[in-house]
Amino acid sequence: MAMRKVVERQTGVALWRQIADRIRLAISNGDYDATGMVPPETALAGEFGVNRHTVRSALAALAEEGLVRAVQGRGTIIERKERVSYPISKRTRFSQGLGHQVKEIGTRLIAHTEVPATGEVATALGIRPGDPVIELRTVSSGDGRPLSVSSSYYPAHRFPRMAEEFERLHSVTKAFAAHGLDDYVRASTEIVARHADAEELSMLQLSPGAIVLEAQSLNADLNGIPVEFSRSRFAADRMKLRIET
Amino acid sequence: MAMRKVVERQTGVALWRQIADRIRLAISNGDYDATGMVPPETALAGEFGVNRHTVRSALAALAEEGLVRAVQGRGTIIERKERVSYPISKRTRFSQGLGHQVKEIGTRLIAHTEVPATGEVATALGIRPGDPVIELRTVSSGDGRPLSVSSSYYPAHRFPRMAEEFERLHSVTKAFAAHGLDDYVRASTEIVARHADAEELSMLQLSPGAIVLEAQSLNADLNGIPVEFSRSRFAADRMKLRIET
DNA sequence: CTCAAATGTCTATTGATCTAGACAACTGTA
DNA sequence: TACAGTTGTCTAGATCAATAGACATTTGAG
Repeated sequence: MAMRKVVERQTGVALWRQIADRIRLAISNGDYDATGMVPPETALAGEFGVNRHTVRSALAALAEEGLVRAVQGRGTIIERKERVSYPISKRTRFSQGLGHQVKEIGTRLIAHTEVPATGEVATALGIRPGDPVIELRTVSSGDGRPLSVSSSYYPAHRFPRMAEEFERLHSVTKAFAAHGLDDYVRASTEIVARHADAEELSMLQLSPGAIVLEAQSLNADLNGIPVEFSRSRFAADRMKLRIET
Repeated sequence: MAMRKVVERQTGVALWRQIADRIRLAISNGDYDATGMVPPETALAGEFGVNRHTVRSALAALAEEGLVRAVQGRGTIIERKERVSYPISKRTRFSQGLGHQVKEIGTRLIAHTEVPATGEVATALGIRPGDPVIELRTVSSGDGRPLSVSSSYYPAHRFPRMAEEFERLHSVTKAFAAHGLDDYVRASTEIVARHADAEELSMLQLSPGAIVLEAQSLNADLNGIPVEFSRSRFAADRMKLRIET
């Protein structure tokens, strides 16, 4: 007998969205691997104790994400299930580690500005608020789907040509090298999870209500002097973070 | 001029809940530290481009969580702001590191069983599927609020008295010591974020639509032999994870 | 071909969410 | 005391979410 799976009402989260989340989780857990298909709409409606139309709304949302594809007469086919694993270690470089998981990786610079450091950035980089920093905003994608958006901050007095070098070399590591910094390590990372805001929704091509994993990390040179502070926001349903100690 | 903060409609997540999430985030970011109060309801309604009643629903939800308290005639006072920071490093022990952030920590054993290892657990622990493992399920709280639920798995042949020793000593480290294991280190951790399921909602006292951070971690002895595999789920709006490399 | 099983589409109705406006009640300051 | 600024409460209407039922369309198996 199928156990009745509880969904809650009047909580500000529509039933179809709660059900979409549950089905997405079941897919990534491999619950439907035997058939490669989601159970029929009527069966799901029974399990969750809701109308079939409500289940259809949930499946439509998952189809929109590209996770499933409904075929009339047959059923709803699972198109994709795993999350890409992103490594976090003392020497994380973005393009490494993803290599074997996605065929084609791209990091695109979408904006660069020189701005006065805000309190948070200044504290992290160990400079005074208002000191100039260079901000790079990038979007990274794997196989054509956006995986993360990042804002990175560099002390402008030490790395004045950061934006130009990054644009030319397409690599933070090489842009550092062009300024005479040959090595750097990750000093700390803090991770929180929250709902995506409107900008993140559009840049990561997420549907509203989606979750982002935000990692704030600080890189330092071998003397412990901070060289980069970055806030990366990952599409939580496409990525997992792997901590390597 | 206050920038218009966008919230999205027809997304399955009620506006009041999106706004509650945004205000919660602003509080934990310290955006309102100057006054210790949330901006007036009319100001928030303007910022988010919604009716004042919608903002009131959001604030009512935050008041229900104990995060703010409305006082007629004065405003809405912030009662509590920080997320507890949970350290992840080579030698993380739960009760350490939280020490100064919360006054009183409790870890409660809610169930223990000996079960055959499932594929995932067996792979992680380097044993055969079906080999006996001891599963401990615990809930940890800080200052009376649940922070995480965990399921931990130990090879039963090596640590046969894990449940009893943990119950007696209230510490995994000491229970390991009682089996003759004096030191162990964290080998790897994987982090994902997703919506909480029904069980997590009730055990962590979350409202539906809430987010959990799930960390799967593997601890090994000094020879690199796995001794513990655990899945911890943290209430994302109360915690951040801090990676120490 | 026939039929069962599955998804696709339509209409109608109910309850929850959001907007709009008005006014009451309370607080701190001038 | 008077007043500006704030939260509390009420009513009414518009829009969205969910239910209910009926029937069409497509697929695969017998």
